[in-house]
Amino acid sequence: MSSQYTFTGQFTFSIDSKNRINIPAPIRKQFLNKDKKTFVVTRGIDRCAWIYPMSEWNLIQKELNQLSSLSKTNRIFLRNHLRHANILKFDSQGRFVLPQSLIDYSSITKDVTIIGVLNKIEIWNPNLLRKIDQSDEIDDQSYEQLSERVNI
Amino acid sequence: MSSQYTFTGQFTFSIDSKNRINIPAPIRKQFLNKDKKTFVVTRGIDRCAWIYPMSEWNLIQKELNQLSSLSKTNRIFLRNHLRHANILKFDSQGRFVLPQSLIDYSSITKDVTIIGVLNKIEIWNPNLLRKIDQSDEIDDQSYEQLSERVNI
DNA sequence: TAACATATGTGGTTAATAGTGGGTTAATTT
DNA sequence: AAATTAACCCACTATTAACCACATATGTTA
Repeated sequence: MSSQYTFTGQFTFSIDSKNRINIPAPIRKQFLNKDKKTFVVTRGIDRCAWIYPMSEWNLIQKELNQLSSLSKTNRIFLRNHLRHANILKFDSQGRFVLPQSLIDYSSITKDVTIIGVLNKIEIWNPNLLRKIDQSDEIDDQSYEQLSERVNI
Repeated sequence: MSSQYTFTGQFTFSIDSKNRINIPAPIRKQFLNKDKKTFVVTRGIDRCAWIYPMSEWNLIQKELNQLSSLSKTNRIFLRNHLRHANILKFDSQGRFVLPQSLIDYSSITKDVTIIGVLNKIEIWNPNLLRKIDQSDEIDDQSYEQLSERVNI
């Protein structure tokens, strides 16, 4: 089964003294009832935090279940991906508290940029995102490769 | 039948003078009634202790039953996996005492890091986990291979 | 356009929960 | 019988989550 979410947009909010972050209303509204405001925050592959609505995360878990822990690569991969995953809910105001470990990992201080990326939401330090934006240009060759798989 | 548990997250607690370890509340809450707070602690493949809820352990036993003891590898694997397995329960506060043999095996002294890894829970010496974290980086090639099997 | 109503982002307070320490009694073991 | 271990209970403190409050922004209606 494929993704039921298509998050888009960019928003810049602040994180408060209790490490709470507001989920932008346009994104919050997209959450399906079945997910009951529940989601998983975890490490992104870049220096940001990834948020998956619960049902999306369940799809990922199903795939991870296929991997046997007898293989070393699998063990490391599973460990490092799952141990940073936190199951959370947003409160009645639409906020959630970002775990300290992810604040550190993403170098977040006062402001955060929240962007929708299809089936997940990314939480960034605005400065880092800006920097990546400039340095991580996709070269033409990679675009060529992508074009064979994605029809935009 | 596949796993009914999907543990995640990382927690650092201390082991007390009676060798008791607290199971983190988010993990404890996931235990199904049918397991009646019962689980199996055994040696992990790495230098840590593995915890399986009772029903999960039963599934594993079923798989282990498939392995013929005519094979030497199987014999060794079965022996080492089963002889260190202890059936335990956590008390009304959600704690259990970690057997001395596993404390030694995992080099646990004062603090322990507890991480959820899908169908099992791992108990680590924080320093050892940190070390593994740095040395056991997954190389790009392995990521490529994984990408063919797991779609994140 | 002005007035009103609603929604949204942000801040703080209170009540519940979680982690930790220790003590007492019952059950095993030596 | 003594010693050790396990189960059970109580208690303190810090953290967390639920709750309330408010100002700004947004949208709607007169």
